[in-house]
Amino acid sequence: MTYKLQTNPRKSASQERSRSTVDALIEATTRILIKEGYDRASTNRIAEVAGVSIGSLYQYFPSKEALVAAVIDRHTQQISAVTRNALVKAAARPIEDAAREFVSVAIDAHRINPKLHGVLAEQIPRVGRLENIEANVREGYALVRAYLEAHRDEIDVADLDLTAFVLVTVVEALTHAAVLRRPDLLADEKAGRFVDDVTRLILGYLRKQ
Amino acid sequence: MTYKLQTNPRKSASQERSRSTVDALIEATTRILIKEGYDRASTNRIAEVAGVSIGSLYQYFPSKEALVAAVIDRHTQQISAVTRNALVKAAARPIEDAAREFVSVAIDAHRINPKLHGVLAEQIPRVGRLENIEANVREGYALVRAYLEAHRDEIDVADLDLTAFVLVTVVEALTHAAVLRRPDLLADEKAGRFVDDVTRLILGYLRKQ
DNA sequence: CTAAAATATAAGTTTTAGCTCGCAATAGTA
DNA sequence: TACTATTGCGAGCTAAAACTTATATTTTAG
Repeated sequence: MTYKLQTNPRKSASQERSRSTVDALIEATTRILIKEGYDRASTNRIAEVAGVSIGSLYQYFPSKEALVAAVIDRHTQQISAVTRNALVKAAARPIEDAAREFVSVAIDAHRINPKLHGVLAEQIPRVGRLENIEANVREGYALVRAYLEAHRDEIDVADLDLTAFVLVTVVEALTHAAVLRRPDLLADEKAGRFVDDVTRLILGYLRKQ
Repeated sequence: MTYKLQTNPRKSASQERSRSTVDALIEATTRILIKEGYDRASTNRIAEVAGVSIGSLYQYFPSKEALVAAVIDRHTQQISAVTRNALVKAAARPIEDAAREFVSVAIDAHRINPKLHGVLAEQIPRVGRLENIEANVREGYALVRAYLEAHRDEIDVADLDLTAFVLVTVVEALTHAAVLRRPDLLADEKAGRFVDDVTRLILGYLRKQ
C-alpha cells in the first residue's frame, strides 16, 4: 500500500468506448462503497465489478483515491445543483417562506443517494481532494449569509457569521440524521410535521422577539 | 488483512506488569489515531510506540479492531460520566437553566479530547462494537426525554420523541462543529455569546409561544 | 528453592491490496 | 489494405499489514 495523493485522471477518454469504461468504473465504485464500505472497495474488486481489467482502471485513474474522488465529485455536483437552485430562488422571499424552503431542500438533497452520502460523510476526511466538498460548503454558507444580510431588518442578527454557522449546521445535521438514522420521521404524513418543527426552530431563532 | 470481528480481550491481565502493558497499548493507539489517523495505525506500529512487542499485543487484543474498541470505550466512558452527571443535576431545574446547562456540558464533553473525538466520529462506523456508543446515545436521549416529560407544562411539546431528537441532534452537531471546526467561536469572551445563542435557539423551540 | 503459571519477545508466515508492464485487440485514417 | 493511435487485458511484482508461534524471561506460590 503506497500512498499517492494524485487524484487527477491519467488520460482523458476520447473515444466512446473508453468513456463507457470510465463510467462503469465510477458506477462500480459507487455500488461497492454503498454495499461494502471503503475498506472492501479494492481496485481489483472495482475492476471486476465494472467488468473491466485492472489495467484499464489504472489507465484512467492513477489511484484508488482518484476513483473515490470521482464518485465524490459526481455526488457533490448533484447535491449542489439542487441546493444552489433553491437558495437562489429563495433569496427574495420573506424568512417564513425561505426557512421552510431551506429545510425542504436540505431533505431533498440528502435523499439523492442517502447510503452513498452516509458512506462519504464518514470517510471523506481520509481521501485527499476535499476541495470540491469544501468549496461547496463555503458556497452554501455564502448564500445563507447573503440572505441574512439582505433581510437584516426582518431578522434578529447580532453576529452574521455565527448565525449563518448555526443555521447551516443545524439544518444539515437534522436532515442528515433524519434521512439516515430516523427515516420514520420522514415517512408520509409525518414528514410535514418534521419540516414544520425544524422551520419553527429556525424562525424562533431568527425572528425578533 | 483478515477481517475478524472479535473485539473482546483475549485474556484479562492479572498482574500489575501486564496491566501496564495493556495501558501502554491503549495509550499508544490513542496517540497514533490522533496523530496519523486510522489507516496508519498498524498493529506493528502501535506495539512499537507502546514499547511492547507485537506478540504481547496479540496476547491481550485479538485484533486491531479490539484495540480501537478499547480506545472508544475509554473515551465514551469519560464523556458519559460528565454528561450523565450534568443531566441528572439539571433534571429539577426550570428550562432556562437546564437548557443553558445542557449546552455547556455538551461543549465540555467535546473538549475532553477533541482530536480523538474527531477521528472516532469519522471512523467509528467501520469498527464493530458500536454498542457502547449506541447505548450511551440512547441513555442521553432517555434523560432528555424524561426531562421534557417532567416539565411538560413549561414546554410546547406536540411530539416528545421528535422534540428529544431535535434537541439532542442540534446541540451535539453545534458543539461538535464548534469545537472541531470553529474553535474561534469558543475562544475566551466569544464562548459566552455562543452558549447564549444556542440556548436561545433551544428555548425558542421549546417555549410556548 | 523450584516448578508452574503468567508475561514478554521478535522472527517469520500468510494474505491481500495497490500497481506495473508487455502484449493484444480495436478504432480511426489515408 | 496498411499503418498508427487508442484502448483493453491480466499475470505477476512489491510492499505492507495482520497475525502466529516457538522461545525466553519474570512472577507467584508451595
